[in-house]
Amino acid sequence: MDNIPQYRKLYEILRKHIIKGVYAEGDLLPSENELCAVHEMTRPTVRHALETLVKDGLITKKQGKGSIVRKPSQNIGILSIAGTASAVGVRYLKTDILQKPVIKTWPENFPFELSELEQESGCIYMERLRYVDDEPVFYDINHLPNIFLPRITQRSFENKSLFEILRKHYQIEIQGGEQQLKAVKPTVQLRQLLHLKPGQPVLYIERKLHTNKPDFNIYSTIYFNSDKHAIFGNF
Amino acid sequence: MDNIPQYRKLYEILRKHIIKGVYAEGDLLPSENELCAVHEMTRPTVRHALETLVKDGLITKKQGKGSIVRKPSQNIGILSIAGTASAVGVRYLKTDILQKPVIKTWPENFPFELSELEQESGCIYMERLRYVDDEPVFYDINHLPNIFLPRITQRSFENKSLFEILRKHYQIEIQGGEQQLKAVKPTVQLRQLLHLKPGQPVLYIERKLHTNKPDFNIYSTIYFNSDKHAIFGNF
DNA sequence: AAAAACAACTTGTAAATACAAGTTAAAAAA
DNA sequence: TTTTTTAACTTGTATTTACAAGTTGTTTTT
Repeated sequence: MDNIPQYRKLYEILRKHIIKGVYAEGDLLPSENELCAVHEMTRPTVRHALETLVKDGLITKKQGKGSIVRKPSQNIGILSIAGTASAVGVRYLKTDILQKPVIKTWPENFPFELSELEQESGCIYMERLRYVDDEPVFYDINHLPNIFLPRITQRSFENKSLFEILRKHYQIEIQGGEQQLKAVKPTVQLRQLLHLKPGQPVLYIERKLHTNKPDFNIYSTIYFNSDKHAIFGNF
Repeated sequence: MDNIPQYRKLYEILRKHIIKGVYAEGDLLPSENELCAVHEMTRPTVRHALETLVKDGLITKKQGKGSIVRKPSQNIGILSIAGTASAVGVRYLKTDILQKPVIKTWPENFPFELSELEQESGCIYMERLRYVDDEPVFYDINHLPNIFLPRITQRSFENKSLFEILRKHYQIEIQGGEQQLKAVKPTVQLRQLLHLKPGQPVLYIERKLHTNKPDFNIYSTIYFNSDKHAIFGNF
């Protein structure tokens, strides 16, 4: 029944509490020993949970002091964006599906190397345009291998997170990835899509996301309007 | 004498081996139990070392199989903690010091919040221009607090990694950080500095690096010519 | 009153141990 | 020969225990 490891459960609990605001920014989490007592687990297990929170940038730890809550900015998928004008979190996030998921063959000159299984399975293609405060900021093109995904082309993606659907309906979880970033001059189409001002460049991101399923990687090309927002990251 | 924790030593050994080419890409590292035997430490310690390698993107692990070597990319890896010199390979990387380290007061409207100690200590300022294959790609402006750094203004930084000097001479190690990325239109000065083609935008990065010393953070503003190279990162 | 020492916290590192779960190849059965 | 089972690996999770080291507030000493 309980397939989820204990450290993961504690991680989810603390994560939820931090995001929901149980702790304010700068607050100390309960000490490791307290967490041990409350959740009935040993310190290494508790520490494992805290380490994953550190990796997510949700807390920092300080020897002799404790675990300090860090409230990151709201993120889109794995990337985080932060407003440059106001340091506050992103308010409205809307998603338009420009191309509903369709089954295709992999494009020629695909920038990433594919495994044999991925190559044979063909790919699912979709395009999205994402808004912050009713302004388009994100245009992304996604390729996923056509395995483990029954009926995905019939699903509604409107205003839903792709990652959320993959996790909830297909038990696919992102575990990491690699990405390349560049600054590029937008095409005319892009300029219209993202409502770009004349001369405004865009951030170009190419990413490969690794999942818990072998031979199932998500490939995304992202164009980001960094006029009013920035890509934010912890490491 | 032994101030360095064991897991860290093993990490350094394996990291060096991977980078120097003892293992080819895709090779398996010795199993955790083998590493235990060879280096005379227990599995939790070995696993701690391997976890840090995973975090650096140098290996991936697979249950039942082993630790797979992942060779960092040839691109410039400033998204990872590793300094730029080590990621690109010192051969193709040259550094010009445009502004030798000088003691200044912190600028007005500094984009990051400073601790009291940092504020009081004043800052050390330097500018560098970094070349790959004799082409300028990187212009960076650095602010460090003026603590823990005796005689730094007398040091030669020519063709040396800032991080290496901080580590070797001052025992300061980068432990993480946060950054913001944008695509921006370059100023005339920048266009000349980075030999930019007309219309070529630049990648703008603002970063705060946390170190092992409390109240000692490195603040950098980076302009990156992404025409021929890209910023690369694992997560 | 100010400084030093101490005690009671906190997280960091490390050992020894156990079992679960995924992978692989050899051995056994069909 | 082909398929199935098994055994021997691998990493993943978890407990228990111990001491080191940084932080903070209290107590003692000066």
